[in-house]
Amino acid sequence: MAMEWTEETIARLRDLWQQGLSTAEIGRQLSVTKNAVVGKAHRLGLKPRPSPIRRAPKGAPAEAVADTSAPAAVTESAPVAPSVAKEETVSAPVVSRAPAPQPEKAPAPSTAAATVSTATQPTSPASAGDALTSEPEPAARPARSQARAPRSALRPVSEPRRRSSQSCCWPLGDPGTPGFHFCGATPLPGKPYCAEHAQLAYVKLRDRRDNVA
DNA sequence: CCCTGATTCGC
DNA sequence: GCGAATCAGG
Repeated sequence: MAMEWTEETIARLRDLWQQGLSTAEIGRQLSVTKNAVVGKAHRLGLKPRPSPIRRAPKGAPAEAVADTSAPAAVTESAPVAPSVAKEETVSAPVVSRAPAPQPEKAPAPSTAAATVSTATQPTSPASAGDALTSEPEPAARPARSQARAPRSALRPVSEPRRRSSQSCCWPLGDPGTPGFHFCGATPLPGKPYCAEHAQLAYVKLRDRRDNVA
């Protein structure tokens, strides 16, 4: 069969689409091809995104092609100022409580990391994945990334520059509910999170000077 | 070449 | 309805 396209998938498609993510990116996150994404989006009727091209079907008057330089990734972030890098009290993400507080089995991406070291292996907030029993964890994506790179096979060597995800894995919204999604912003090199969320995920060790020596 | 989205058309 | 194939611009 082709694809489920359940209410939830469609909801996620809509959401990601609205976030301005590229079709390919959405496809990766939804585990479908960009074609599927485009096709579905087209059928759904949503599609006011800037297109890189304007196909001239017939005698359509060539409209001015809007800018398409950077439609995807980070359209809303940027407010993150380095000045805050002092006491990351890491309160839950403004949008949800899923990521941060879960000391039970899922050490928060902040405090827990601090106890160990300079945050080498941060526990991803994706621990939410445990809670959401229906979402493909971000961790599942790397496999896709490799799989979806046919040309990579032609290259025996070459370092896959995208070791971690191409998009921030920080969960936003309530897992299991329509609208839930991962941040999707451009992550820091080697990190699964964007600059903004990396600050929440990685806590500096320097500030815990009141214990240990 | 890479990326992007758009459309077509067999299924 | 679905999405691979194909097209086409940056």
